[in-house]
Amino acid sequence: MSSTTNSGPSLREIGRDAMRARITEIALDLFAEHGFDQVTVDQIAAAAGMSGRTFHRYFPAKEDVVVGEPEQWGEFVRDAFAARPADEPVWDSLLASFVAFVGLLEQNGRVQRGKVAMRVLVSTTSLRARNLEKHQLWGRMLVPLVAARLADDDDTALRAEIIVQAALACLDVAFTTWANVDDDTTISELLERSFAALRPQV
Amino acid sequence: MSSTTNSGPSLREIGRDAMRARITEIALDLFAEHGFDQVTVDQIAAAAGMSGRTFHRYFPAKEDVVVGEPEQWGEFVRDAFAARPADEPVWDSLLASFVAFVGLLEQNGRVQRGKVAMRVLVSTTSLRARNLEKHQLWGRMLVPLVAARLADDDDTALRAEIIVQAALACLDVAFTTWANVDDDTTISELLERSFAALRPQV
DNA sequence: GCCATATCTGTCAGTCACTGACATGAATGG
DNA sequence: CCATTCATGTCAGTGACTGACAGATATGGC
Repeated sequence: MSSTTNSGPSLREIGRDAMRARITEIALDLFAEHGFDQVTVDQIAAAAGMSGRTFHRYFPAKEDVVVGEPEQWGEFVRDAFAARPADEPVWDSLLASFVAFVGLLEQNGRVQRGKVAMRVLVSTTSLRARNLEKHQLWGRMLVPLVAARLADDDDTALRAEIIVQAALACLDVAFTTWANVDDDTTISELLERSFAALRPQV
Repeated sequence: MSSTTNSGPSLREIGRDAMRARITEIALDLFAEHGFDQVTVDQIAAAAGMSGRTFHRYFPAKEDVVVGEPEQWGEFVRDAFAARPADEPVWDSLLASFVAFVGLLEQNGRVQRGKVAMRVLVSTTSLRARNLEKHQLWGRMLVPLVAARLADDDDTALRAEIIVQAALACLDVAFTTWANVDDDTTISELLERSFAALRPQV
């Protein structure tokens, strides 16, 4: 294992990620054309030249092809929030964290395909549901940090929960609106306008 | 069909509702004891003295036993909102509508069992997801009414969406908190405190 | 080059949620 | 008493997933 360099992701990790990306690309095309529910896992697998069983070795659930890996990005958002100055209003910190997250997506060139993915996502009930689970996960990761920033009155826990959920709702609305619009409006711009609708209080 | 009185729900509707209630009761006990995922539809059906096929004639999906019928209650909330005075701040109108909804639940005596249901709900991923779909449905029903109440600037649509989503997040947090607490705190009280956390702006 | 090991993959069988089609039996209405 | 309607059971089938097994492939040490 000391052949090239022992840094970061192993050789196999890279191959695995490449395979996941390939499957995602193929599956997304099928979903966009026929609809998520009309495409079976076996069809995706066949189009990718593998068995259905192997598909499930890369994606535990069919939905995960569209939703991605919430854990990984959730950690990024959490870290981005933690890196914000402690005296900044939490609402601004949350906005900044989400904007950084969106920037990461754009940097990865996922935006083009992301819009296709988002359109599939918002038009399919089971996908919306799975995506909202992701929000819950992010919520659990963010609430403790937000609570630590709030004034310590008797309702800190509840207020932190509400603020995070409201922020996640803004994120969701921003992405959904962006997916449904044809012009070049930026996600970041929609995010800022969404946060502005609730800003004066936090 | 003109036998008794031709009013409201037909004879068969009543029987159907009773059957649904019976299944719900039995299923909830099983879920509370073994966990939602560990109980199969056939087990519920057997405990209720019917075949699995018949269970699905009363509940299209296993999750619906816990989540209930969002459509029906969504209409109630929408109507409650519509009945509010037009010059009341939307945030207060939304709170009042949700409080009325909670009152309806309490009146139906669903609260005792509702707490059991809620605890099952918040502890099961697939149920949380299905419940969040309900929120989306309610959102689609409320957004037009809220938008009509807002000042007509260029961001009305987005703002209405955000406000409704934020209100639904408050509802969710209130219910979740209520389910996880052992004392006698009222849902209405938690609802008011949740709304208060975001009030100053809407 | 050769062998031991780990990894990837396909196949097969099985579970579970859900659905359509058909048959039966009970209740309803004239 | 008969015809219709409705609830239900049975059966077969689909589709997402999972575990177990076996063959292929690759990797690392020698």
